[in-house]
Amino acid sequence: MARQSKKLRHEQLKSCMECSPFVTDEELATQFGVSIQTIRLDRMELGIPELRERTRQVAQEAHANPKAIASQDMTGEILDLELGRTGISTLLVTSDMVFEKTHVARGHHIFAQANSLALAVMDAPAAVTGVANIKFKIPVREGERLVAKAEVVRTRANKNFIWVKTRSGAQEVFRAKFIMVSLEG
Amino acid sequence: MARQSKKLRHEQLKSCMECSPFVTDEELATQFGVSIQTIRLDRMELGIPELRERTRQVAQEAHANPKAIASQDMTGEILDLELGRTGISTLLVTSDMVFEKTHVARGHHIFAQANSLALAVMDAPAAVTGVANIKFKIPVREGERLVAKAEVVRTRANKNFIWVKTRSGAQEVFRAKFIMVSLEG
DNA sequence: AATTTTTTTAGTAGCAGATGATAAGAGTAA
DNA sequence: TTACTCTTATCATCTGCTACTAAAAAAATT
Repeated sequence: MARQSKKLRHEQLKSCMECSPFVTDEELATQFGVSIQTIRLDRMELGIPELRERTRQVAQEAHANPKAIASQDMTGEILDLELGRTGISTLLVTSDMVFEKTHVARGHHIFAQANSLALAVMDAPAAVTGVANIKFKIPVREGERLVAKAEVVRTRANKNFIWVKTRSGAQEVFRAKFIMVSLEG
Repeated sequence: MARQSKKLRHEQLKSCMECSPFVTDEELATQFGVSIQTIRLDRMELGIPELRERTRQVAQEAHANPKAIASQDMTGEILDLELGRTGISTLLVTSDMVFEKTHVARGHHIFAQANSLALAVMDAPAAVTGVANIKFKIPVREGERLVAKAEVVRTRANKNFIWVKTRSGAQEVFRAKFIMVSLEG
């Protein structure tokens, strides 16, 4: 009985921490009908830090990247890069990138990954996107990991023609043709 | 001397709290070259809560609306909308939308405004972007207010052909042609 | 049933980062 | 000098813990 109820309590404790991390040991104790010491032991076993530390972590994180995705210069993570030639980046589609109703990814995130990869590939200190032809082939959903491949197909004066193809698994979900213009001095 | 330096300290204290709220009274004391008690008095006078309370507030807020701006289904603010025909939205280019180095707006924000307006204009419960042809005509900078106008130019089966033109003042900075596909049932 | 093991409870000492109150110096201005 | 503001010092107290020891209670094993 105790064993089962302990496991159960641990499960509940973990999920409880995720949704409402601002609870004292005392409150948890009364909530679960056990003593404070038991809660402390549980936290030890599960590696859950104390209330103040939990709060601090949430606050720190929120403070570190106040606008989440929006404020980074790069969307996605670059895996491979050959300046002026090719590049590969990945992006995990998280819950904040999808429409609430349909759980389909908002197009601009996929665009952002491709566009920022194209920018990274360009061998120029500063650049802007001039023209893009893009095609969303298949709707992308939460949890999918997107892999974008960029390839510079032509370079002319300060213009770069770049192709980006984005896959989710084996499926091609998106492709884009960019003309990027480098800004010099 | 004391009076001036007190006012000054109060000013600095307030601005200090805004940018880095995770500082103890002790750290503040050494930083300002005064005693802890003075810092406490200052906080009292200025109505600044203690470290733990400050941290809690930041965490609470972050927890209440987890992804703020990034998770909204709409980018920009709709001023006018005629379903299935036209729509207008505005977007103020803020510091978190621009590249750190150049202060030029990242393309996907402009795209996002246009794309979400195009979605809004469509007279369909759910839709995805199929194809887009887009052109960034002039780089946009921080502080500019963008006005996007969308127009449905053709409707065929479950496809909508939508033009979006974005201006900053009198200048056209961006235009896009979208083919949106409505998802039914 | 007796024994071993696991789980839970209790209690003490101590810490960080405060509050609140009270008293005492320091600086300046009339 | 006196009056005044500003600053510092000191002490008791609080919350929500950690770290540790000890023991009671429950469950599992023999």
